[in-house]
Amino acid sequence: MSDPKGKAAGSPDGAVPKAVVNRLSLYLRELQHLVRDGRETTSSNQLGRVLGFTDAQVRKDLAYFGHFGYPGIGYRCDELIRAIRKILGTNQQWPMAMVGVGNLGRALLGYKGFQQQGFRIVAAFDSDPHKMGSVIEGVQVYHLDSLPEITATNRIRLGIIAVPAAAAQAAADSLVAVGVEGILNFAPVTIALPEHVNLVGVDLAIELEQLSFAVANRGSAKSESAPKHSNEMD
Amino acid sequence: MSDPKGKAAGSPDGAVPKAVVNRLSLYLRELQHLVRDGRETTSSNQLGRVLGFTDAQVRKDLAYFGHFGYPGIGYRCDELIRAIRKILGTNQQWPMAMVGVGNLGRALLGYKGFQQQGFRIVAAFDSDPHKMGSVIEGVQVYHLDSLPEITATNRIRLGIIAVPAAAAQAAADSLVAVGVEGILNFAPVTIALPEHVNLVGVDLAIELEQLSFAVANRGSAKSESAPKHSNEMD
DNA sequence: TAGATTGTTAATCGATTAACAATC
DNA sequence: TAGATTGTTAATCGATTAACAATC
Repeated sequence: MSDPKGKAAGSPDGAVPKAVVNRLSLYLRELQHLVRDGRETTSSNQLGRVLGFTDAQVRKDLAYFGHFGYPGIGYRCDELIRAIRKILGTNQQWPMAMVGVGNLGRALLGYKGFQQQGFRIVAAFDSDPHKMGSVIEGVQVYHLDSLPEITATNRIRLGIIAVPAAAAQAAADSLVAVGVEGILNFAPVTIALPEHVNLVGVDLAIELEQLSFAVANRGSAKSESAPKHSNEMD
Repeated sequence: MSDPKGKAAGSPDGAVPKAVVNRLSLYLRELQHLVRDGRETTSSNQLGRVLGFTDAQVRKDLAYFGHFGYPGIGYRCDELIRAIRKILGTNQQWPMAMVGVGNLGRALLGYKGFQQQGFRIVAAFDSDPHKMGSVIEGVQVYHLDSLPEITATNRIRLGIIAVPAAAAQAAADSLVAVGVEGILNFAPVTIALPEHVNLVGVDLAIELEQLSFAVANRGSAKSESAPKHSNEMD
């Protein structure tokens, strides 16, 4: 059921480029749409065409992790979804801590897309006394002092930073101190972390700058992947 | 003043890789922090060290666009900031339209980081009659029917999509129809656009998946750039 | 001058693509 | 069987890095 053809999933032989992992997420998202549309199988060609990649790239990406397809047939959507979720680690639930409950933080507390992929914000933290003790979008807001206790009892391994830039490094340090292993940072600032803690940064202004560059310099930017359409710039 | 050494900025000879433009934004952000800290000059070495790149990469990236440094000295922060802003197109104001005023849309309407870099959301659109006509974070919410008029009178060239996945393609089509040239899409779905319209996609669940992969497969992911720290994964 | 640092070239490294035997 | 599509290898392409003359 979980290993349809007896191949191991999620145990890459060597190092996996970040770009590959990112495309894996795109394949997963696309597969979930295909299933919702009633499709049973797909192919590297179809997947690539929709996302703007070559079929060879799709197959190569998947080959990092195992053999998931059937020659002559393609890929069974439900099987490939299960395999990719296992690889990405989203076949399990990830309880998370949110630091910073401003505009953006509140929006993220209510964002449905997280839960659908296995992520759940179980506690929020803020230094504003007015917010402490309140419940926002069903999530309790605590003082940062409670971080050690809450992370321990909830086995929290991932954190989100949505504080102002000036407070981001301190927030990261607090998360690291309680053993958090991965941080999604929305503050527009470079954060320094120990080697063993993973960081993904999302700077919304920077995303817009990529767009203004492309629009202001029409055609002088090298299209890195997608022909007509794309998502998540790679 | 704007061209300190008589070199052209923002006119790359050939095609510029997307990754280069992304790093340009990181350099800009770092330079702005340096200036705030009172630094007058910096070097490719310092810039690279903080961001986790080699000094050669920093110099090569900048060399796509001109000569901005002084041998033996380095880069004057204020000059380089001006040059990069010109390259990215953020030396001008970008009025924008926001489609979708849910949780995320509202948060983005109030996000200060946009304005600081020259982006301003001047109008929002939603299909919910309860929201139409209201003013959120100082931004008027209109019916989509008003899109052509509002984009024309405000010379809007960039749009943000923050609607549910199922409505995203239609929202994109509407923006394209009124001549928008660049779209920042937050809906977790692949969007198809004509060649000439630029797209940047931000899928928050996918960002978290990159993190869960790294945490669940500790050490088997190839660190693409930064050694100890980094941001905006490239 | 000596020291520092740029811009750029050539070498290296890594990622993408084309092609094809194996398979269903 | 013929047709389709995989997994994988080798070839191509592109991006990063090291090295260094030129410059301040």
